[in-house]
Amino acid sequence: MPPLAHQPARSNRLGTRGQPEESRAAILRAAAEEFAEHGVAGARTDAIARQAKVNKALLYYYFNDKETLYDAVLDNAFSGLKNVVFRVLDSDLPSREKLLAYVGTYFDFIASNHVYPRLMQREMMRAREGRSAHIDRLIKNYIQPIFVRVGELLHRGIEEGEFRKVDPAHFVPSMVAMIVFYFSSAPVLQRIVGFNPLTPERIAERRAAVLDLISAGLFRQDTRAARGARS
Amino acid sequence: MPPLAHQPARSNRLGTRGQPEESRAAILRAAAEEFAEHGVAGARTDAIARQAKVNKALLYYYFNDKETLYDAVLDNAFSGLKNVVFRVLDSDLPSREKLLAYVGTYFDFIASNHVYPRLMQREMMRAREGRSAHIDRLIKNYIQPIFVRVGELLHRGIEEGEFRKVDPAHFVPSMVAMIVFYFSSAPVLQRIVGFNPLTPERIAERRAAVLDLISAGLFRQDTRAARGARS
DNA sequence: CTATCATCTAACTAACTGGTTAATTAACCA
DNA sequence: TGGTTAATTAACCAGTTAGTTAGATGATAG
Repeated sequence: MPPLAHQPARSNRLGTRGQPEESRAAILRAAAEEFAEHGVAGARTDAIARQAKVNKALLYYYFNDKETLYDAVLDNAFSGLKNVVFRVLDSDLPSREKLLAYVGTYFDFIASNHVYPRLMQREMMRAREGRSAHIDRLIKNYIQPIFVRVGELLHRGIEEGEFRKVDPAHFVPSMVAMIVFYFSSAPVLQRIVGFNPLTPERIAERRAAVLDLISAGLFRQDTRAARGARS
Repeated sequence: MPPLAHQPARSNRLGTRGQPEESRAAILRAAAEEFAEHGVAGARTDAIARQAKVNKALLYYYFNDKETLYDAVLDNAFSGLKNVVFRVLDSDLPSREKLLAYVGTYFDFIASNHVYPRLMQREMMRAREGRSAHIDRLIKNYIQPIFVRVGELLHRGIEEGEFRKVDPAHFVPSMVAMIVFYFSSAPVLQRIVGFNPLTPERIAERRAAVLDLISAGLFRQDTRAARGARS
């Protein structure tokens, strides 16, 4: 995909030779939304085509079938997450700061596009059904690497006496849960608490709450370094 | 649905061929599994009928349509949760103990049948799409009452100085997240950590980890009562 | 012993949905 | 200029699926 910034070529209408990259991107965007909203089974290819303003056959021209299109959507999402998160994990912050930065970055990524949490949550549950190679690929390429690195970070913090002795195999999923669950269950939450959980203010509130709970639940308070948890 | 606890299959009054209550129950059981596995859209009525060993038309005899059947399944699940959880919330334990008992009970219920977490997680995400009255009913009847009571419990604990000053609107979802997410994402988790997260030992481990994190994140440590978190 | 009613089924249909095909349009190139 | 190819579409098809129907079955009341 060459970075052609072509604004000219007023393809006033849908010609035949329009802008391939844009069509492709439009399909991906529409598909992400549709998959996030209805799941793979519930997603309608016609609906994706309509929303992308493209003929349905074009989906099958760029992607072979529904499943492949879904794959592409997931790759998009998870690779984005991995990128931002690894930038933090590769830095050389001290344990506490790095852990908080990791959580904050994870949170911000999920919050940046409400399609992500819904997509992830759905994918988490899908692993049992279609145990096609595609889920394993996702895990191997994106999820597991992150998990391993955060696990190491936790171990280091524990050794340093900065963190309480927690089991990473449980603590990591707990962190993910607090972040992803909030967004994926936002519609229900809205009806329970009465307000919209997805306004910027509420999201900021949530961010603080998550960081606070993790700090309180993970950091030792009797250690030399007595700095409060701040991000 | 009258609370008839009849094990004596001798359906004395039910005069017909076969056993109606058992068929009905079989359908509900099969449907719960199918819905949990594939979601409403992905669930196949034929598959439900086959698994319940009844004719498909019988689904429509007892329940009017797929959606109604789904409703019944959800009612079953959520009312069960509400029952066990309220038994704890209605007790007169001190704040800390009650909170831990609540979490433990919630956890045990979810862990008792792996259909529950998957069902709940799915339902959480469904609220936006079909905003039919049935989701509102679920929330009003089961989810919100629990939420309100736990919120009150948190407020009380905070006032008493037993709990840190947390926002119930965020803390309650966090607790749910840690419990439900673990089970609903078990298939993925299994491939990440390498072991089966649903063995009794691992579940017990998870239970302890959740209680520990919540204790450490919620309880004040400088208060008079210095008992360790035990359930 | 028969009419009744709840229970249950085989067979069917109408609508939908993923995926295909053949044709069309424009850019590029030789 | 004309052929090759990438991009795009309208129309279509075959398989699937939720839901229906017309009737069977048998326990029970009368």
